[in-house]
Amino acid sequence: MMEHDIFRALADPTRRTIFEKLANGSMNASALRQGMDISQPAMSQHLAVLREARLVREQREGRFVNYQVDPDGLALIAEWLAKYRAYWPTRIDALKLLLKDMDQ
Amino acid sequence: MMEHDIFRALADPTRRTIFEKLANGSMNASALRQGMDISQPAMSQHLAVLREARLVREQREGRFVNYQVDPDGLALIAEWLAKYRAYWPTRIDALKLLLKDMDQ
DNA sequence: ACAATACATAAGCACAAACTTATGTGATTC
DNA sequence: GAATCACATAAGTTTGTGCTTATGTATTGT
Repeated sequence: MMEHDIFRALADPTRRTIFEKLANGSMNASALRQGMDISQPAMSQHLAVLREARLVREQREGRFVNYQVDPDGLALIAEWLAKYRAYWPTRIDALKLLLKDMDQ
Repeated sequence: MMEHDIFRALADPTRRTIFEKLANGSMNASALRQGMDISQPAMSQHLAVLREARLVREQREGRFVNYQVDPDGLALIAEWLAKYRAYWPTRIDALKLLLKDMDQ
């Protein structure tokens, strides 16, 4: 399932780090490895998992492959979260953050 | 880490089902097992993981333990999601859902 | 055409996670 | 107070996940 792929992908701390890096700007696989102490195949495998979860998109550019955040994955998380909106109001601070960000 | 516990907890389909059940009304562990083909210890272990992730709260009631959704966990997901708001606008439908739910 | 670069894929191993059976604990009932 | 019920915990087994080394596949440069 789609939803399953997303949560499974984000369950790994290394993949969350990769995703966060890409959120700060698109990069190719080699650039992502900088300062991460991770092998080339491991990075490639992580990116494949993130791709399958639609959290990340690839774009061939010559012999490089540029990676960027795929909004589809995030939207699916937002949808999942929306299902439980009934339980949100009790924690106001985080919700204010969300509302503030969306009102613009 | 806190964030890690949450994503790890939600990575398991059985735990997501349990969480979803609890979102439709608090229940004790035995009631949760109904129609789930899961052993008593397995259920207990899943609930422990959800508890550690602050996705679920327990409340002793005699010899029963009533479980309910803990908003804290959801709030943490919302905070995580908010960090990537820059990538939301491209998928409008899901955002409209969120906004509609929150405007009331 | 050949070498080098950037990345993907395959196969195997090590560890973690989810299950099992067995047993423990606390509360209720008789 | 003994039995029962609801649940937690322990220990062991199996399955899954992430790594490694090795190799494959495009693309570029000479």
